[in-house]
Amino acid sequence: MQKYVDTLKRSQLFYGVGDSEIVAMLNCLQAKMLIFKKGDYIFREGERIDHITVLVEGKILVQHDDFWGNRNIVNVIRVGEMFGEAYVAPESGALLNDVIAEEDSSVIFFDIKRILTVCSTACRFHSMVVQNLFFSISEKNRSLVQKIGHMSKRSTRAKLLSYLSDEAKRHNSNRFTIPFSRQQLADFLCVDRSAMSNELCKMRDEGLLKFDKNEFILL
Amino acid sequence: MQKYVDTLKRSQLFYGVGDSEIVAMLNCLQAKMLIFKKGDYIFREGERIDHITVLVEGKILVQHDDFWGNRNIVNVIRVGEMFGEAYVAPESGALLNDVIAEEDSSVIFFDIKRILTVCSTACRFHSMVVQNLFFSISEKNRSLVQKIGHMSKRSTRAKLLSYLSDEAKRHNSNRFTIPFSRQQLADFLCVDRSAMSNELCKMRDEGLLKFDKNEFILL
DNA sequence: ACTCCTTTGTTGTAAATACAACAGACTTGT
DNA sequence: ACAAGTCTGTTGTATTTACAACAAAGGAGT
Repeated sequence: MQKYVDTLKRSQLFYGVGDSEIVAMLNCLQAKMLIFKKGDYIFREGERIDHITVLVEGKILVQHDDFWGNRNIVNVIRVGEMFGEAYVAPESGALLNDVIAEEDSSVIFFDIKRILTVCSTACRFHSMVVQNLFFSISEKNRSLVQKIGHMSKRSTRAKLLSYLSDEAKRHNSNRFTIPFSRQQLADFLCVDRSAMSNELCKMRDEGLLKFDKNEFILL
Repeated sequence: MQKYVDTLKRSQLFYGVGDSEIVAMLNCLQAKMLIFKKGDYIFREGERIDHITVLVEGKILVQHDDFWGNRNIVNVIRVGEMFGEAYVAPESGALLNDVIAEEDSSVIFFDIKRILTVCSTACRFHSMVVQNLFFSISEKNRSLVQKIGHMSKRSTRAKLLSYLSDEAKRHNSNRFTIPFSRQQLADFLCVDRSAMSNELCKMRDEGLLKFDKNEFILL
């Protein structure tokens, strides 16, 4: 776990906390690391959890498959981001989605009780971590609202434009790489892959954008 | 503001805090109440805020209109619930939606700095309020994920069934009242009102459900 | 270099949806 | 009680989407 202290320092949860404090807190919070292979389930829909997690290596998808076989990719978790904050409240109920390793991934687990309870020993940065937890979940909240904004558009083209222009804004550049394959992007925007592919190519032919694999340039 | 102490006691933010403590904290946190008429904007998209709000009377809609005139109702805020938690973090950026009074409403505003800063005087319940803030935003997070679950369904009928069965589960009853008019429900599920109305009546004729105004019974 | 497998683009068709237009029921205010 | 306005249900049509099936391109492993 020691090798990931640098990653943790740049994570949402430990933002503003120094190296030595992080090492101390890993102990104080009794953190545990687990390694998952691509395709492994980290959590399953319906599970109840009492740990929050920080991804220190790999990529994770939060997704849901209905019984018609349609997949809905709810969120992507990247290195330094968290998962589980929304499901550790006393009355939160069971997970609404599956959480799956999209690449080989390393995940650190923290017992929520230990984070919310002020520890008796001297963890100076404990309250900062609690505040970071709040800011982190509020950021996730906003990203869900943005996703809803994309999905709310009526046509496939409008959904694509909404998503792509948002990504451009997020990267402060009209040139950016998306974290999705075509099928995954379709599952994220909840549209048909072939129709989306078709629409993307039409938009390219009309000179609205260029793309190569997962790299897009808006014009 | 005093007349709403009972309401605040049952609110997300002050859950577990006693009457006298609430009165003390209204002072300590320098809370301010504003009254809005039906149709008034409480916040506008693009605004930056540093207060969280608790609704003590009325009903509020969080919504977004795009330039094709399509309205997307992102969330409903009912008495006792909050708005703004997701936008008071230092780097949160501007509001992504409009916040509008759907009925005449009374709203109490709290400066986020005063909530996150432990006060020098004796507010014993201050840390409980911070924890409530975290639980409250995590609940909102889950309700957004549920809404995404409804919207992700491909057909209007599947969207309706997803939403209605969720409401039934939430009310622990197959008979319940929804907080939306038909147009609002369509805006919430992001479908065409007439197509949705049509689908609802088909489902009624097939014996799947009954409804009268906003009251639904699933069969 | 070869095969196997995955991903992406392409096309046609059937099905679903958005849109417009309207009628009837219900509200609200005078 | 009346008029004006809103909400809901209904229908037809044009548009859009989902689905299936396939071809081409790219990658992984032998």
